[in-house]
Amino acid sequence: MKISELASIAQVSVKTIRYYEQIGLLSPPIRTSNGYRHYQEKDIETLVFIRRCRELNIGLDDIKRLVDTQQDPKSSCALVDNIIAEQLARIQQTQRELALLEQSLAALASCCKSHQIKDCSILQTLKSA
Amino acid sequence: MKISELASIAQVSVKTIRYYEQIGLLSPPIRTSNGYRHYQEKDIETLVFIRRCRELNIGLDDIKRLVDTQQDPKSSCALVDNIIAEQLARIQQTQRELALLEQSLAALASCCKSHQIKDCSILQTLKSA
DNA sequence: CTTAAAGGTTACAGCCACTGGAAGGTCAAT
DNA sequence: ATTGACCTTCCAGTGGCTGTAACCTTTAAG
Repeated sequence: MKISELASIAQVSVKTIRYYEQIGLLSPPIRTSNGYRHYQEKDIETLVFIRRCRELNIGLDDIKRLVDTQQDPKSSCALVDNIIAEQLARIQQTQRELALLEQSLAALASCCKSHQIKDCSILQTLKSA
Repeated sequence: MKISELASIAQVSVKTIRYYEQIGLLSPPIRTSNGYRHYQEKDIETLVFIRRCRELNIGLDDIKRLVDTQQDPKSSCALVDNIIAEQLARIQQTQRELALLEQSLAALASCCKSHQIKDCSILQTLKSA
């Protein structure tokens, strides 16, 4: 199949597919006589796998490790476990940070009663907190 | 004061100060005869203000608007209110997205009982979920 | 007086994961 | 013959810095 077919089936943009090839995440497909990329059925599977990992916010380098791991049936699950666990930890850490941010912003947002910049309590707080 | 003094007082890196000047967020300071940047006391205030905004994850373009607003005492608080409210909304939206991500990752992380890649339930799930 | 360290300057490249656009080749239908 | 959709490559831009190189100035020590 051609690149746009793969793109629409796997729900990934054409640009992104070429980018993944460029950085070595997808192996280069064979080319037809006119130079067009020609993909196989299994490329759908790989690309959907990558898309799901991206939806979980996993970085492309980690995804590359996961894809490589899948190629080698003898390797252990430890790497996979680690990547998922670390990603979970990162997400949780970010959540904690965002909760603090939210508190600060909410406190700021509710405190401005003035209509003139010189009395704006938001700006006052940001200047001298 | 010199750039490194400003940097250590305002808790912003020297690189970042020069970058802020480059993008027009900080106005260019006067130069001493040797070409070194020479900063005033008020630059500390501005830079701390910017740093606090960044800690609230506010984008540099919005920060620029806030800084400009401060220069003009006649302008109203509406812009400030808007920027803070929008930032709060963005943070809350991100929090909702991360909560979903966390659920997905937690579900994945707890389901792998195997030690061989070919049976790894994490990879199975990611391939065919 | 020389020298070395510490700090200043500019300019360019890299990070992440794409995305946009230009300039051109190919294919199917009209 | 031409239109329009699709393909190709390559280069640049996004945000908010950070790293590095190459060079100049100031300051302290030997």
